Amino acid sequence: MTAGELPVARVTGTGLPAARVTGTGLPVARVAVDTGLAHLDRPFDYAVPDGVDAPPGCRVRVRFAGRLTDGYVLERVATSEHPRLSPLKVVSPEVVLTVEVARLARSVADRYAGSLADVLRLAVPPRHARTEAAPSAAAATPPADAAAAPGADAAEPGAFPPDALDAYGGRGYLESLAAGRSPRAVWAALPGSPWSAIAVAARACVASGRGVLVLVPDARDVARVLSALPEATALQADLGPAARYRRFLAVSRGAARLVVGTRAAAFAPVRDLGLVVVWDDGDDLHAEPRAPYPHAREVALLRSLGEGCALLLGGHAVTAEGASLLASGWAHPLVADRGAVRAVAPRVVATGSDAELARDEAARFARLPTLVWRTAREALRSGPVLVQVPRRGYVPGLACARCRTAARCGHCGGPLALPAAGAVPACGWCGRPAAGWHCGECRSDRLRAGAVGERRTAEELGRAFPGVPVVTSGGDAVVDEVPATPALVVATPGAEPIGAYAAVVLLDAWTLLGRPDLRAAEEALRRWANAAALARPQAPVLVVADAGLAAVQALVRWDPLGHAERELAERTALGFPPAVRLAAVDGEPAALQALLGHLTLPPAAEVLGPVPAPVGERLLIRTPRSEGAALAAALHAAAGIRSARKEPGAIRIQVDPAVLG
DNA sequence: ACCGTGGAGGGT
DNA sequence: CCCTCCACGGTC
Repeated sequence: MTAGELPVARVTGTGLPAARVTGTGLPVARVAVDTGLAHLDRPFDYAVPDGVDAPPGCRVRVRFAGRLTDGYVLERVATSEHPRLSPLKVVSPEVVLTVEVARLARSVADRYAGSLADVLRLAVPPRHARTEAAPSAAAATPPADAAAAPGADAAEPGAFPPDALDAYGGRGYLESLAAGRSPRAVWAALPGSPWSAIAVAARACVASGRGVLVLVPDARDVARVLSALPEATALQADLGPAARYRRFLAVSRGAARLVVGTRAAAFAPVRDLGLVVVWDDGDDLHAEPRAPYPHAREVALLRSLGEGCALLLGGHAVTAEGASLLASGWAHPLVADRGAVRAVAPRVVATGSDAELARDEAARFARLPTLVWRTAREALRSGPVLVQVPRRGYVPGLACARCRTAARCGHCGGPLALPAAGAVPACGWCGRPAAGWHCGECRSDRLRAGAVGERRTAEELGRAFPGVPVVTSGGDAVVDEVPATPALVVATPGAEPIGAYAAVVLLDAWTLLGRPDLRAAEEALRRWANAAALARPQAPVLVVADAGLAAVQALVRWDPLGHAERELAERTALGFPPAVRLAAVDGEPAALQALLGHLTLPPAAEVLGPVPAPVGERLLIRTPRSEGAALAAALHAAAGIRSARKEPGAIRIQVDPAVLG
């Protein structure tokens, strides 16, 4: 069996005795051993001692190359090719790795040029023995009963709540889910809360007797889904070991079949999974930072393919990846018509081409164009005003007062910043005070604010609107919700409190658009759209940016799908994902050269670089998508040769990396 | 990390 | 001709 293979899934729920279905009585266990070595990424056979309960999916300890190593039983078989098998020890007969998740993990590893063991570390939480032994969560909570779930009556065709997905032509989607089919859609959500529509889709699927998985970027969104869908079980990373394992067991034991969570929950062993919802797939929190760096959207896609479940990929913005799924016809669009958009979208106005700002005295000294000022004053009569500021802190970036070059720390080269009002300028990285600073370009010793953060903005606004309460939300002080009363709410992207805003102001747009990343425009629009979505219908939204920019126009017209299609066309022309498959390989030059030497690339592959990387250098390898699997297999095989030969130096392989530098 | 294998080299 | 040591590759 090669690395790419896994035992064929056995049909469960057949009514056959467990031993027939799982092979529990067979003497040989095929084990996924956590060796950490790329060339050993395949199952190994072990003997199951007589009378030992070692069902597929349980944790085991096995002797591997002389040491005790962790692993999972993948399947039980009658015989082994291998002449002498060592016996395995069962850690616990609890099944924590279902056949479906084992196959999913294998396909994620194959997609991302990684090892099964690496993916399993992401997929299965650490064991907590007391929790496992405790009276079963499964016994305490009866299995989710579709008929008892609130909103289950929505499964009757034509009986969905009127506001569900009708604005998007989504009635057919819901009926299809409720009827047990598996439709796939990309949903361009209108402004306003998306959670009730997600809840309706989830319940439609539950009504068909299947499980549901809802994936959101962070714990705040988990809480918001839970308030719309209180019968769901939450799985987020910040739970702590015992709670995390308890809920995981509730899912794996089939007690919880409606799951909401953050990216690691993409692997949750939901029984008979019918639907995966991914909300705001452009948020980089969906990208796993540990090897092999899978993205929750891609895991969801692989699940949809492997388990035949439905997919709902939604957001106020649409990614180029979403547009690509539509372009290929693999998913259907759930998009509102222009009439519905006009009814609920805010009135977005771009203010602040460079020429406009140059003429505007108010903008020059206070960073606020006159129109922003007037709009905020007007809106504050009827409710809160949201001000989005891309940078955290007080003054996170100082610059030379004469030539505007960014000021750098003399010690470590980090950016000089003002940590608070009246504070001494100091390095934002090493914290050393910037005593005796002078500009490296022009020798001036005077500093000015380069980038302004949310706290300084709050201070400026507080002075500009005396008597109006100012709320700041960002960094580690995030406010969840604000009342509908007048207030200035200054927030960094992603930290905006929920609220019914009378106006939304998007400041310093240049900061987002100027980032040296191919996804900068898509990401800027996503952040603006998420803030603008909190505005009341037809409330003013001001974006301080040049109206000629495509991302700004897309916001003004509230046309996220159009922008995503344009992004996709651009990436296709430039040869970047999702139009192609792209691998980034980072490492020291010698290690990269060695890897290249072992690499047998598919025919149409193209090697770019090396270019400088955070660590050493970076090679980019590009193939058509049709050769994506071959590219990943080639990279994994080359990494295997390196690990087998114990070649020195570390390399990092990222397939379709989240950041396209 | 450990262990088995096999080739080289030097001793019987 | 045999024994030992070390390097290398596989690891069930």
